[in-house]
Amino acid sequence: MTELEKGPQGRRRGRGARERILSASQQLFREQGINRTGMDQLCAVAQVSKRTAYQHFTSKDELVAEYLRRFDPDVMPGVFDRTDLTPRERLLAAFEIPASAPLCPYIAAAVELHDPQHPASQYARDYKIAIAARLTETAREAGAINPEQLGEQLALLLDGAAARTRVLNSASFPTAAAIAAVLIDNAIPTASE
Amino acid sequence: MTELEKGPQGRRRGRGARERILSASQQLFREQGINRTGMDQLCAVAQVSKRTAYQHFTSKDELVAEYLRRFDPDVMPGVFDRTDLTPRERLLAAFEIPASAPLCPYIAAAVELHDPQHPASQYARDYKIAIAARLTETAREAGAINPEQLGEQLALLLDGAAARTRVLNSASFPTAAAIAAVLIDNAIPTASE
DNA sequence: CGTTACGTACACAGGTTGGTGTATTTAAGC
DNA sequence: GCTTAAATACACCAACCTGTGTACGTAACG
Repeated sequence: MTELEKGPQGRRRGRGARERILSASQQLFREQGINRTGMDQLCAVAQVSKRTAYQHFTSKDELVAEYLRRFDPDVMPGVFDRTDLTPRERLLAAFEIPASAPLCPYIAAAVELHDPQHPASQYARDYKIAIAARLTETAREAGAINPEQLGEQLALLLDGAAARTRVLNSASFPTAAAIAAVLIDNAIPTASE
Repeated sequence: MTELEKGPQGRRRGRGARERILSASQQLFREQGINRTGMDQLCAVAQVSKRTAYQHFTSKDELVAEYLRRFDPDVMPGVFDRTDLTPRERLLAAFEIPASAPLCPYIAAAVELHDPQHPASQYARDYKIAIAARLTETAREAGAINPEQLGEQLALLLDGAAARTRVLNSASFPTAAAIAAVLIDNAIPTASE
């Protein structure tokens, strides 16, 4: 176990340059935005020489794409897997964002890159669709009459809350949660009716 | 009427350089984004020398702010003034966006500028608040039980639809309209109940 | 006419950006 | 010790950005 980690070629020095670069991206892109973050600054934060950064990622665009791809497993971390909740509760749990929150970088990326062809924009779309699909699936489990519709509606609420929080600087997720509750109640035939 | 228009000092030549600059801003900022539009290109489109541009606007930031301020009267043009509609119908009419649509530049600006202190970000907030206020007011006219809540909820729907349209390239306003209908029905005690 | 004020054309400063070239250092494996 | 490969430091490039300085043109007024 003399070698700490084995990279593509078998060796490693400073404990994962790639990881540090992506970690710095995550931090800086979120704090300052993508376009306002230069590669010089990013490499300084990552404590990586610019040369090595460009050996791991052929361009900044590729780095941005990888940065976005990294979120897929992270966001909505344990919302849909919580077996201790009913499907209905799981749908509502999606709106309990802890204020500090990741605050969906996909919208920001789509706006900043401004090119629907950009691979990162593709990832953004894929992710949005995936979220809607999961909501739809859970809505179906919860017994919704029209799960696709409810899933799409809840996804729209999440995006609305994220966008509004961004512009207004005031948390809009409680409002979204309130709407979600109404929609869910309307879409799921309760036993009491 | 020899002088076509009288400007600050009394004279005018090419029929409103200021107008052409703002018009070009509107076009280019929307098409390419703010940061990706240079002053050179903007002046070329506006058919205005760069020198004069900087005589009308001391900086690009000021131009951006003015560009955003210009929308206040434009957006939601005749939605709240349509006396031929009931308040309830007016609330729903806000979601009938003609697809091509202006597609709210405020979210984009807030993301691109990325500085809540920027005057343009201020305008964005003001506008969002104004829209919510108008919705609230109309909700009150419509007899909603909690007009503030309904107004805020509908505003969130508008933002959600705008953001989602931006990311997905597919119109989300019908979905938002469907949600709005549910919310309105739930918030306004109908005579038939 | 001359004055006045706006407009133009064009170069240029000063800065930042993404990205590279080069020579050097460090560590691992034989 | 030698080789190999990754990482480093650092200078550098070309492109682009916002913004300015300068000299010239041109229209409306007296």
